[in-house]
Amino acid sequence: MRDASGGLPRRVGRIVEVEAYIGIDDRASHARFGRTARNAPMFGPPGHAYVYLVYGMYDCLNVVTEPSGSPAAVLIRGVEPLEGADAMRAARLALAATRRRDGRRDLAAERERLSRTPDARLARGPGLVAAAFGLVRADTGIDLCDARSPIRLEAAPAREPRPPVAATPRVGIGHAGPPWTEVRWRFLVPGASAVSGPAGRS
DNA sequence: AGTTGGATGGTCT
DNA sequence: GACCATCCAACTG
Repeated sequence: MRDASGGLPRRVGRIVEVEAYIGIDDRASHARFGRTARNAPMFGPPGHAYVYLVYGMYDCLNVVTEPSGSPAAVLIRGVEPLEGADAMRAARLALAATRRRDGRRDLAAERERLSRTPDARLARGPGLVAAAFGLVRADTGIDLCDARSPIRLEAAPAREPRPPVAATPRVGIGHAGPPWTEVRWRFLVPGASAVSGPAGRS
């Protein structure tokens, strides 16, 4: 994943954790209610961004994955920074600045905390992925496969060996009930430092 | 290392 | 009016 915001430095990261949400029958998916104003992008063309707000606080980035009419998306849950870690810190700080409601939040303290946050934790977890790359709901619709887009997906360098991938149940969807809570549609690179969850569980 | 609770607002019944 | 595809601080062991 790579951004191309006019001002350097660019931000580049390696996706190490994702979750799949497929079809109208998937009771964990936003598409479970059929097509609505919010989830309409999931019914759109593949390769585009679907960014939504969870828990009133955090935006999350999805990549639409199936042809138009067939709702599916992959949630990006963990990204290992390769370039521009400081730009990611800056993006997270900027977001915190927009959020301080009544000055309770001390921005200097947040800046200090971010400076002590290791690179590998800057985009660990879906809310942090969007924050680190400065993505918000308004970015929904961006073509992530177009090289001219401000943020895009790239294939890993051909020279790199393909890492092992583990499959586990998805996170935070207890409400969906079986079999959706059991199906192993969370995919991660075991041992990668930007995998989310307690102790980066696999 | 694991658990708990608060922040916060859009979406859907 | 309930329910979240979350994160973090502040605990406990």
